[in-house]
Amino acid sequence: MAEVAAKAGVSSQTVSRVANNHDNVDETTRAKVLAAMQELGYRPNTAARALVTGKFGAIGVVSFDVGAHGNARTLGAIADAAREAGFSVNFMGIRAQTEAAVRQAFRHLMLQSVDGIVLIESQMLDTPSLHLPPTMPVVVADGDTGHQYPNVDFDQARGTQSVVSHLLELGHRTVHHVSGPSDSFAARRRAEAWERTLVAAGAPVQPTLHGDWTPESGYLAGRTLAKTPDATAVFAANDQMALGVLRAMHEAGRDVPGEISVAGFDDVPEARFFEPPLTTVHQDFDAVGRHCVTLLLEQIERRGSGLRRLALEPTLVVRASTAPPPA
Amino acid sequence: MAEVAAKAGVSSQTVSRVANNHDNVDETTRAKVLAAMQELGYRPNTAARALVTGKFGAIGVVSFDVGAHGNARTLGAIADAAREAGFSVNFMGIRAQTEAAVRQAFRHLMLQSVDGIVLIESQMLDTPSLHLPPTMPVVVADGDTGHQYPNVDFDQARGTQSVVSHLLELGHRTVHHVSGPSDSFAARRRAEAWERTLVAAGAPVQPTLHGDWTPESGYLAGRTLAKTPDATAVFAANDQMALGVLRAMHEAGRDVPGEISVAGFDDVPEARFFEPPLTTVHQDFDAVGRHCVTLLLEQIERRGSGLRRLALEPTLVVRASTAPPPA
DNA sequence: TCACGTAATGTTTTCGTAAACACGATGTAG
DNA sequence: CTACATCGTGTTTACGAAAACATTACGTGA
Repeated sequence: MAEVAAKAGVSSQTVSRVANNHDNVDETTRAKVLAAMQELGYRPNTAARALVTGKFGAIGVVSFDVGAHGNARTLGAIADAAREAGFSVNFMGIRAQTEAAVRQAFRHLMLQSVDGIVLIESQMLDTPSLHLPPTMPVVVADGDTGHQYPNVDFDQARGTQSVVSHLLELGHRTVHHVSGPSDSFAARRRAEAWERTLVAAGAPVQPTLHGDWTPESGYLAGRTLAKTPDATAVFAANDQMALGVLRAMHEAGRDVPGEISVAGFDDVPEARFFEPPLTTVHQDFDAVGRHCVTLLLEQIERRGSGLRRLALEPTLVVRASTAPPPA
Repeated sequence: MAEVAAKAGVSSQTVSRVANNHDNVDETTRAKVLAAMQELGYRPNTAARALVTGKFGAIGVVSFDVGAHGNARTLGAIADAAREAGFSVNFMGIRAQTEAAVRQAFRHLMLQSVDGIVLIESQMLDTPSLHLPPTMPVVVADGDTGHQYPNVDFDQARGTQSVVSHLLELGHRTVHHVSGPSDSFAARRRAEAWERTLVAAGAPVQPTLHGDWTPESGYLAGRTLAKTPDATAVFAANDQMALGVLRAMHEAGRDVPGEISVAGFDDVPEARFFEPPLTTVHQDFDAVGRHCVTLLLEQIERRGSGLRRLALEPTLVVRASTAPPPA
């Protein structure tokens, strides 16, 4: 910076003003400084800038299992939105949903100095020992709605209700459910909404089959369901498990949707190419990511907005895997 | 830091030594300092540390399309490995494979000050205008092998050869290919290896059907193949396109694998639950991510290793989607 | 016994930038 | 025509930590 200042024949402070786009610089001077910057290949030093401003121009993202389609998409959208806002993204993956892992991730991010944190798919927030400083802006995607942080998520209840109702309206007596892991809020809310919808419709509630989001777990549940004669409709809590159910049905020689209907949740890009194409609930993960960044930036810039919870509307996508029950 | 020093009755420099785990500190003093740190909730300031050391404790990851399973998994593994090494990950997603986008990403990372960069799935590196400073350590995953940077990738040729040979050995006269986008090196190498394998076996080479990694593109290619009477074996350059091919075959009433065999590449978690379960080539993305970090850290720490290119071995996974051709 | 190495700690300086403050030139209102 | 705001710019200082250098207290070998 000193070199640039010397070359342009101005003080370093003027260079700083040009670098930060302040408006109280004469156009002629600005041009000279910019030319000198160009020539010397000047790049401002983030560390020094962060040191003096206390801002880092970075947001932290803590996510579980980026291998999962939804999380990966959300992360991608966050990164895009952050870049557009001039922020970089400090990513931390977490393998285990343990308090220790989450705490370590937070500590790491605190050390790495970010201006705010987005947390994807976690239910560990209420643990008091997490010690997030109260001044640290946080937004939660796909998490508990019970805690104190702003939240962006899909309306899981509405989405679930739309699939389950769709199946009931087709004439199914009831709908079986293959749930996600019980430590996931999304999974819990989908299971609750499934049950509520059945009860509201006066349909009998069969015991839930517990999965863990993986196709394997859906396959195991599907094998059980294939042996259940009066099962005519299945709602799996995500598309991967629905795929496992489909596979189990094929192996058992049960026709989908002739004998049994199967529906999923997420609408992954592959869903419409499954055999048969899967009826599911579409979620716009890009929108989630964008909204997370918006809410986070509002907090960072202290424009405290009243908008603390955002529920996006998922939409039912009916394909060939659901049909009326056999006569 | 000054507060900690005061509380512990030592100088700030001693606090610094304790914080950095230097060994020339008396155990008694160290304990006092640690206690003071604990009590005051002291957290070292990364910005200040980076300013004085010139190191940032961060690596940048530039990736295309984190929605793609392989890229997401690689990113996750990089993040894990980086964290274990005490580095954080600065993630930049890129939508378009344009020179401008890549350059912007690099510039952003330079500004954000990282110690090194991992580039996933890019072929823009040879563009001279990218201006990466020669001192910036870079590792490329899944990219061109022709440029000057260390590289970690799967042996695409071996993997491809193993599937294509598998199909030929089953008795197919030749194998059709649904390729990935031509601006992807992985896609190009798979296409080249496919052709070489056919030529080496004396099998006729049919024109490639061009896809873009998406199931949609595989579906379109599949519709064409379904109308090609003498097509008995298809090798799709990834599993998603293979899924599209399967769908097209189902819709056309062509039995897989009875009439036509289909194979993919990647072995995504869903592949064994496709209908029929997909023969494909398994790739260990976690290993790629780990090795990227290893190579990058070697550069960062100036332990220049002779090991500049790493080719991991993919393995053929034979499932039910491939069989001998109809008699 | 004395010179000198060494371990533990303190003092000063440095990193690159932006904020705070200061200053002169110009414009403007009373 | 004078007092006073405003604009463009320069000077000084602060940010928090670590490197470089200084100092003290010991121990040890010739």
